[in-house]
Amino acid sequence: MAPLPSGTLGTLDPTSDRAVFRQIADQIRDAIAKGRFTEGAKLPSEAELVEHYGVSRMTVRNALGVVQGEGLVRAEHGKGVFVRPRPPVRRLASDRFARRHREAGRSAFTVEAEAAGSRPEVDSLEIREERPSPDVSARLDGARRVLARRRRYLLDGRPVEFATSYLPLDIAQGTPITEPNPGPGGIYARLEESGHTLDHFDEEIRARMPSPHEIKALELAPGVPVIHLIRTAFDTAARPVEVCDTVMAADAYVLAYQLPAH
Amino acid sequence: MAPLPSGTLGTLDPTSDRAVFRQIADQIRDAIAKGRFTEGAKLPSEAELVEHYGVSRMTVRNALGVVQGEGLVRAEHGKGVFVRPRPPVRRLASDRFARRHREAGRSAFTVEAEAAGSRPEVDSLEIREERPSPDVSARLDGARRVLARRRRYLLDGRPVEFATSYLPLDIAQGTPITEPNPGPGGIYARLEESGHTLDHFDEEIRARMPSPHEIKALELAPGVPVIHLIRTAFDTAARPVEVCDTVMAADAYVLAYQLPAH
DNA sequence: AAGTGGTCTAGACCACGCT
DNA sequence: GCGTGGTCTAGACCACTTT
Repeated sequence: MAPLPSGTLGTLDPTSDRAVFRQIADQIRDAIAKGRFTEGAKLPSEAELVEHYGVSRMTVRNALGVVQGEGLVRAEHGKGVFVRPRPPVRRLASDRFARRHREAGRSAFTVEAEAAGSRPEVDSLEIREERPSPDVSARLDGARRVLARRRRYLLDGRPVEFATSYLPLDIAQGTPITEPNPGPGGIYARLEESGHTLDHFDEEIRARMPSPHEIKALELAPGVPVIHLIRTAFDTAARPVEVCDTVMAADAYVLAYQLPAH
Repeated sequence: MAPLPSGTLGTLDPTSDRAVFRQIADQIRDAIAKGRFTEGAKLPSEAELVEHYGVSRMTVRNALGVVQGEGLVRAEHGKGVFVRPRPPVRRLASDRFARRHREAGRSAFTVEAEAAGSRPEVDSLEIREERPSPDVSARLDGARRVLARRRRYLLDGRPVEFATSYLPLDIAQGTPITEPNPGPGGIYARLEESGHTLDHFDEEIRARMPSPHEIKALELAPGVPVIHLIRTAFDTAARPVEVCDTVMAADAYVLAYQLPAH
């Protein structure tokens, strides 16, 4: 086996208190940060690292597990370990729900993604009546029956977000909101047509590691957190008319907000 | 060694395609979700799990590594593996920079934390002049010299956030902003006194896994992401007068915003 | 001293991807 | 077929915590 190109990775310090697998992880992290391995580049194989450092394979795998958990590299079975490319980022602007952005027949997601040069897709996963969870019910002034609209958003074939909208049944019933395609301007346009002129939205943002289900649905790599956003829409009568629960792949999003200073 | 209390953990399915360590991780996750292990409770020791499942210790450790990486449990050397308690959460409201909240002599962080029944502390880490990074410079209209104020915030002794404010040197120089304690109402009050009445703030939010340095500074447990917030303050002349770069322990924060619907 | 997790070794067999 | 990573075993020694 050929030795590694000199200089890409260093040697171990046997006098250090730091565990060997952490030293190796440090060196891999450092080499990526310094650009000695570029985006998409293949790291030395486990066997090469075993030879280079003179340690057992489990120690090398332990080190790779660390940098993989940090989201720096991705292992591909049978191929190798590769430096993770940074995916394209979707920016959510603070005026994204402004009325002027409701274009005829096309969702905000579609318009914005195409403007950014991406190929958007939306899966309508499910539309049905439900009893809301206590949290959703509380946000909807104690509603006991809601319409739930579940959907998933993809950019260039990659799932980036899934969302569930909950609407009080008395508001949604008998409107196009119960249809998979609610028509031009989306459900917010339909809410305003049925007399619920929108006043403002409250958004709550959390970040955490994904559940196994979320990892699967968003095809998340190890080391990628999710952003959990809960939005409540209020009409001009201060009634909450929709709760939207959204889980986003954190590496695909930047959220932008504007706050008044008054 | 006594057998485990029956029913807390199940048995392996040898016909399953799912790897043994993943099956074990699934059962531990499930047991926590179902409340069979409550917050702070000690999981069975590695040796007990080895006996219960009839697998090697490395397989058990692999499984524990999975749930540890998800932030569900924390290992304490010499003591055991424990279900992680949920830390108290700090809620950042959308009106947190309103002028009326600038209390005499006390920072917004201090006021709010005490109201929530926590014990707040602020470390002033460093105040100095710097050449800004290209990103900070761009946000400050190309400023070439800035004052950097670095500080760290703790709640009940736990570090939850560290932040660096950058201000154009021509604005900060000769004001109390260069002092560790800038006085009542903080640097925003001082900016307004020196003629830069604040108009609005832009905030950008990202979430990602922490760097080793961030893990250390925030004493983060495995499986806890960080929220990275970059705020730019604008005065009424539309000049950017401050950039604040903040890294928060994601398990300690909920961010709240209000968006207009107009 | 006994029990716990932390690290490491030296193997083994398997599944996947490429040539 | 061969090289890759994925899983698993059966040990070993160490450091930390409690008794």
